[in-house]
Amino acid sequence: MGRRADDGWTEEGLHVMPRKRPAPEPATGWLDEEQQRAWLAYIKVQLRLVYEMNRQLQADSRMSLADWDVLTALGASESASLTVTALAAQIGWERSRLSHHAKRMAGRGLVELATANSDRRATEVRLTAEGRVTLERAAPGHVELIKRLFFGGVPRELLDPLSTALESVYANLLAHGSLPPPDSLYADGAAVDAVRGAGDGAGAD
Amino acid sequence: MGRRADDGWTEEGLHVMPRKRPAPEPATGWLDEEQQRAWLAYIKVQLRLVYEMNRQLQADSRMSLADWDVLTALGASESASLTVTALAAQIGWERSRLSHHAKRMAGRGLVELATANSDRRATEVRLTAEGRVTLERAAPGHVELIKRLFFGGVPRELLDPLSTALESVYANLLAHGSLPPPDSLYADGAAVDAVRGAGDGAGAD
DNA sequence: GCGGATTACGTGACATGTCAAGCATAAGCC
DNA sequence: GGCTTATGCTTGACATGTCACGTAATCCGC
Repeated sequence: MGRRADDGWTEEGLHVMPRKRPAPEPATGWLDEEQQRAWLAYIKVQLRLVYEMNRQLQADSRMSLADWDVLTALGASESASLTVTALAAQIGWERSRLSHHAKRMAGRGLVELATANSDRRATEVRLTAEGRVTLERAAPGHVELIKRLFFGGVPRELLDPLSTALESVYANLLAHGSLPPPDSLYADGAAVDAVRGAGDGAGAD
Repeated sequence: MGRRADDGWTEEGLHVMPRKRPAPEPATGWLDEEQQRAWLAYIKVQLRLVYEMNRQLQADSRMSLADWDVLTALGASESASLTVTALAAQIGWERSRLSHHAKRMAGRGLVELATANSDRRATEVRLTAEGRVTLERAAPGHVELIKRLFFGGVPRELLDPLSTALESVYANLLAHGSLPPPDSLYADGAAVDAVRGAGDGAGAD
């Protein structure tokens, strides 16, 4: 990771509306003032937060946000083991990406790969003892970071409106997003998701 | 580009709180319910949105979100030309990343690179005619996407609370984030930012 | 103006992600 | 059983990003 954004960001360049046009909102035009304000705030938080999370994980636990997502999902499963497809769906990745990444993590001893007994085609990604320890050691710090950086700035009374707003945005995304599968993963009701949650059972210092 | 997340996401695995512990909130513990709700919503929107933006830009204009950020920032500058450092600061990248990326974009004719006259050390990244056309053609669709996917789901009355909440989060991020520069960019008050804005002067359909 | 910081970049090696194929096992079907 | 299809992954080539370092142009005191 690495990146950096000093202390402030100018609004200039983020222009989500024309620099000239005074139009009130052509329906199919630019973002109006209220929208632009929300959009800028959203984008800035997003970029900064990803940077911070990556950095903290890297510094404290020598792992990337990607590693965290994988370990977290595995740690959450009962058997601490999931097939590539299931795990990929869980964290929203493409299988090939996970295939590559899992192999690297296996190289570092965080997980191990083995052909499944039930289905010889399937590969099980299993959390190793070392992987679990790593995860449990990293969890507290990550949760702490989120509480500090994200929630430290949200007034209690805005928490509910924030959730509500984001939830509607998400619902809308699901309803109107495109999403033709990159592969042909995720059958009908496949449970996708489970991502970047903060923390996992155990751990804590 | 490429990824996919079917229709829904399970909450399972996102676990931002322990699976057992009943603790009310150990101060240095896990996220409480309200926080977890907001966090899950935030993460899900973030992942999905990035996926959608990348996809739309790729499909409609053969460009990545990264290309968009670069073109957008250049398009916003008066001279349609910025030095590598300035541009990197604008969009929040590391200079080396921009260096690599700009070279590729130059290969595709979207920008051109030239040593600055004023400072022989500096390299100017300039928007080419083709680059501008590409940007202006892509802008409407991108803005449209954001209005549809993001704002299509936000009830008007929640827009202000949403902005306020995100702005406080951002302010908090600036105040408590780490951020030791990856390089030693950004002198003191350097205006950093300007990112992924949607749209640019001109364009429109 | 000379020598040592500083600043602005470019590079090379390597980590990560994406895409298009390819391979093996499983399922269906007759 | 033997074929055709579907499923589950892995690979290889290549696009992108990150890091550590190297080089050239400026700036600063003296």
